[in-house]
Amino acid sequence: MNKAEILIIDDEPQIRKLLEITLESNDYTVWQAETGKEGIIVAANHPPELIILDIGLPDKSGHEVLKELRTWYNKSIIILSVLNNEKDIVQALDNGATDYLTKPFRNAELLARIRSAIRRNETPNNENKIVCNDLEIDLIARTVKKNNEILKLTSTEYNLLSLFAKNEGRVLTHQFILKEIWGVGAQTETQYSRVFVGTLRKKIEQNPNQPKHIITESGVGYRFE
Amino acid sequence: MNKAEILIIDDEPQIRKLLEITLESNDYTVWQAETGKEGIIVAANHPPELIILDIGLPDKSGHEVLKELRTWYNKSIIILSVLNNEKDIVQALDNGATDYLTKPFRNAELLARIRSAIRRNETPNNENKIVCNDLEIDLIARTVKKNNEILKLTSTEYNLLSLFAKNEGRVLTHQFILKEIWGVGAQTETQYSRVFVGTLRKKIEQNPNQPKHIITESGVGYRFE
DNA sequence: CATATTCTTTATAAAATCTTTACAGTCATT
DNA sequence: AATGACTGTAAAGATTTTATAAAGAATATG
Repeated sequence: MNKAEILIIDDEPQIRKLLEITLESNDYTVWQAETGKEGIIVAANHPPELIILDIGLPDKSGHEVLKELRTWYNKSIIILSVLNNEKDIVQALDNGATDYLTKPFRNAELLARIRSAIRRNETPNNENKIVCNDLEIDLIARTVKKNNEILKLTSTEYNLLSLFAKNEGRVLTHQFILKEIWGVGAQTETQYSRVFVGTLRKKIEQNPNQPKHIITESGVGYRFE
Repeated sequence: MNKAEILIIDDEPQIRKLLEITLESNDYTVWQAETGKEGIIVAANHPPELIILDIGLPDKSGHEVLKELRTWYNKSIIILSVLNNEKDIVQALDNGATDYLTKPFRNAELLARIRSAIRRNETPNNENKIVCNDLEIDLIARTVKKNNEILKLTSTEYNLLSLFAKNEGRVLTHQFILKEIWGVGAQTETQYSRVFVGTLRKKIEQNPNQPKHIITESGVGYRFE
């Protein structure tokens, strides 16, 4: 389900083991490093969704590791520490830590803070595109390109096309299409979809007489390829 | 220096006063609300950079306020609570809280967590200038140049144009535009955006009758190219 | 306080889109 | 080949959406 990757940088084996068990049982993929140096190398070779960084490391202070990571790593870093020391907390947060938790920590809280931190990684312009040969449907931008040129579609045409695209390869019945686009009251108006499939084909097909994208399934509905 | 706006939603006057003094002496502008309802209204009319929300409010649970805010408010929300209760913490974080602090809190830590939360509001692609063919929008200076000549735009015109520019290539719905520029209370006033798109086109388009920058997506909204 | 500027609101014409009707073509079955 | 159910296309109205001007309200400016 999740499979987000998390890197643990901590020198205490028992903490690593505890985190590993907790995180893996919550469907995260766990990477581990014992020292700051090793952590930076692992993170560089395989940038994870989230780093859990212990502040008390043997080779160099966690603060230094944090600073070094932050020169290039933009995603979330949660600090773990035995120190409930205000100065440390402030320093870590000001160096770009996403959150600061003191040991011993509560499992459910840690998991919730991890979810929150990962949620924040997601950029708002998360690309969500459907590509089909010459057609490219951008569900976020609400645009459709044919051979890299933006097509001018009306609102209903776009809605219909995106419904098709989201169900690529599947036969959509007239009833289903009418219900999704025109609402439950329009399920008998099969003419609607005919008209709009017609205008769509004119716009998206190379040859509207031999449609390659919107295929007629006679007696049933249409299928998008 | 800062002048970022923070909204405090808390029913205890002494906490509000304490926060007000702390925050204002750190160059934040502080807004206050005593109840959840009032807080939502203030936030809607004047979206702040950050909301500090007490979980124990007289009129409705802070959890409900949080959920309601999160239907449209994307920036950071820090929860304050006397409850150091794991269930509450998990619930708040999973409902979209950015952070959860228990009272009594330490001032320097709160300030550091506020800085961290505000820092994360900033989008990663916070470029200062947006260039589009003949148009150049300077988001810091709040100026717009067309063929290297500064255009005289009103405040609302500029806000609208920069909203478009920040979402280049994406269809923005009327609702979204109205919410962003005029606030959540104006989402039915589609005429506002029409009027201002009209004045903007007169200023930025080579030929306002055949707009190349602000494209109408009939029935949906506009798209900036 | 007067003036200028900007914003909001209303009115209306124009444009775009949607719905509906009409009819012709297709295909399987008899 | 005739029938009938299904499909495709064009086009006329109906409706919705948009553009623009302009008047009144609010706000800023000196």
